[in-house]
Amino acid sequence: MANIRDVADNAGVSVATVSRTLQQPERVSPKTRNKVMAAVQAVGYKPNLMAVKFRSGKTHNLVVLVPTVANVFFARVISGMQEAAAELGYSILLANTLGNSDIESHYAKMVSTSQADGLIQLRANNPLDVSMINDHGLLPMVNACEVIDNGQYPVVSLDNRAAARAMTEHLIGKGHSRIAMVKGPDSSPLTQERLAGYKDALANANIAFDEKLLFPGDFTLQAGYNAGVHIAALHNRPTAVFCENDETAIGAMQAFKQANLNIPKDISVAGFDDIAFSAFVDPPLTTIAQPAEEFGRTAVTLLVDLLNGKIRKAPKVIMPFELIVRESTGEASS
Amino acid sequence: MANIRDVADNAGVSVATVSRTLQQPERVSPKTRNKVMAAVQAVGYKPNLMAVKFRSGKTHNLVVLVPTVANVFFARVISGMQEAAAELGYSILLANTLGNSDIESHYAKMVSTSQADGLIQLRANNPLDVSMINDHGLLPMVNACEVIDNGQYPVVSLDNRAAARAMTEHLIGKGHSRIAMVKGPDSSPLTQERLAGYKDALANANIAFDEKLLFPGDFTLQAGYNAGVHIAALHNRPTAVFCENDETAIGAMQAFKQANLNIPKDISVAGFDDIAFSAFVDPPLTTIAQPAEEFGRTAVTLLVDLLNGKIRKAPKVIMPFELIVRESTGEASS
DNA sequence: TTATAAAATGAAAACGGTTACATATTACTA
DNA sequence: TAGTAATATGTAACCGTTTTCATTTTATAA
Repeated sequence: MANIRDVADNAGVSVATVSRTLQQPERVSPKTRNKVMAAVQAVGYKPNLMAVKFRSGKTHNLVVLVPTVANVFFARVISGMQEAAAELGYSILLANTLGNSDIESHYAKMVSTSQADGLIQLRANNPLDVSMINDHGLLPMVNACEVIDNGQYPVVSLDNRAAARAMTEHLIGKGHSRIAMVKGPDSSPLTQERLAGYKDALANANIAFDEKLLFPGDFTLQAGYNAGVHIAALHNRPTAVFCENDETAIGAMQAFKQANLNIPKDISVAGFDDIAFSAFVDPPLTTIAQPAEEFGRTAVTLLVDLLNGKIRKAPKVIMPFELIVRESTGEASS
Repeated sequence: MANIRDVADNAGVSVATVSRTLQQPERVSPKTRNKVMAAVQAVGYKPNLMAVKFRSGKTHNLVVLVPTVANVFFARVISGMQEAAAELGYSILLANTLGNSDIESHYAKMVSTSQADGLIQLRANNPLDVSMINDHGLLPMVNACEVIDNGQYPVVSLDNRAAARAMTEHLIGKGHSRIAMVKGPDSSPLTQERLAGYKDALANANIAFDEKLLFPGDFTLQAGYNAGVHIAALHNRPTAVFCENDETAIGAMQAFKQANLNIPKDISVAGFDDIAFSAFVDPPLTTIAQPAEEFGRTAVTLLVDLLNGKIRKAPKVIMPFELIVRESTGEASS
């Protein structure tokens, strides 16, 4: 593989000139520039980017920690990230952590071992131990979506509380008062916020909160199905179910159908995320849409600003949401 | 950030000894080993892996090109890859290409620019131009899933033809003779193979192939829905539809329901891939299961073998499939 | 035309490791 | 105990760039 010295020899200039031609063309005379470019072609030169990144100390790599890329919402966020990163000259190193802390720390360490400049995590828990802390006492990191907001790191998130409140109010507006909620994992701050929004709406409408209408979940189809089976069998069955994400809602719908409940006549079902499948289930799912791609774009932009020292205090960006009313929610039956 | 020289000073040894302690501990006396390890702790040393990889010429990174990580099947493949890579001491750099050839070549170039050792592509088209060809005239690459099999590169794939044939025979066995097929993009070899398998089964059962029963698609929910709308309105409606993937099948099911067709009484629907949603749609979808994680594991293993020169001729690994019969397919009505 | 400033280029020192080779130490054998 | 082999360590070159600093060339002004 040809290296920069081969180019220099071929062009009859010094390696420094070659480097400059490639990095800051304006600092080199047009004549030599042409010579060098021709030499690059002639010898088939590809800079060894490992050497470049090593020498310059800037990798222009960003590690993104995702619990699971299979989650359609995350996939959209990642698309947005990749777009923004490309524009800014960065590469995204995507880590599908599967919640495995070994994988997490393996990829997170890429920052402390100079393989990447910064880190974005699309999850709540901080996977980084103290030994990875950088010079400033903080890692160049941005939290997106699920957030532990200790004010240390920039975050980009949704107002989950307001969104959950909006959905709950939509259901209350349809005459529902016994509204079940299928939660996400209790450890997720996201779940806490959505639960709070749900309670806000109930309180505002003078509906007593009933602990028994809360069902555990973990954002999977199966968890939704399990909750649905429980709910369908309930003595005093709720007339609506608000699931903390669409997968859960779709799982629950399946259980209701198997119990011969009509949606939304017998029971209304609402989700959260507006994944592609939601418009194609029967009936189409009422849900909350998040600007997923914009999430990603914003997270990358924030991180790059952070790396360039353009950010003083850790900012918090709140993205807007949208209530998408489809046919899975209707007037309360009883 | 402390470097290897700081460690050497702190331990009172040479940098070579530090390097050896870290790379080949057995080549260093236990006494110095302890000294060095203590010094590493003391100064908080993290090797600059960019320097290591640059110097050693081995990055231990593998680039994986995926059309879209949002595809649930791909997501499973990726999980398998990550597992195998971790075991073998490699990192996966995941590139969500979205079919964008700029993104593709951006990440593919990581190999020719010494940022990664090898490449796995989960798609058909070869995104690499000649300028990226390496010393041996070939790139260290493995093709997985969708494959242009020109014998140059190792491939790991499914016997799509046999699988499609098996599914079609399942439908024929239920008494269907007018079986529609919703295809993937014609450019995909995968589509060609599945179509061939479908034809094989028809021919074997002496059913005439009818071009009019072929519908275009692109593996999306929307495409399936569109095809479904067409099929439902057909004068001489087929009694079964075989979709080339599950998303398409689920989209088609939605269209059939809106046309008040009962599945499977009025029309049977079959998919391909066995994504998680397939078990949770109404009715649960008959489909072909692929060992997705195993795909990924195998692809990584092959690539690492290739990198280590353990492979002479490009091998072709065919993974087994499984026909999953659920409730979306039944006896032919008419 | 000459003095001076500006622009272009080159020489060589980093960057942080690995590793071939030389040297010093230890262990073994006779 | 001397001689030799094996083991442990150090010295310094090297990987392919970037970048500082010195030097040369070109442009500008007087």
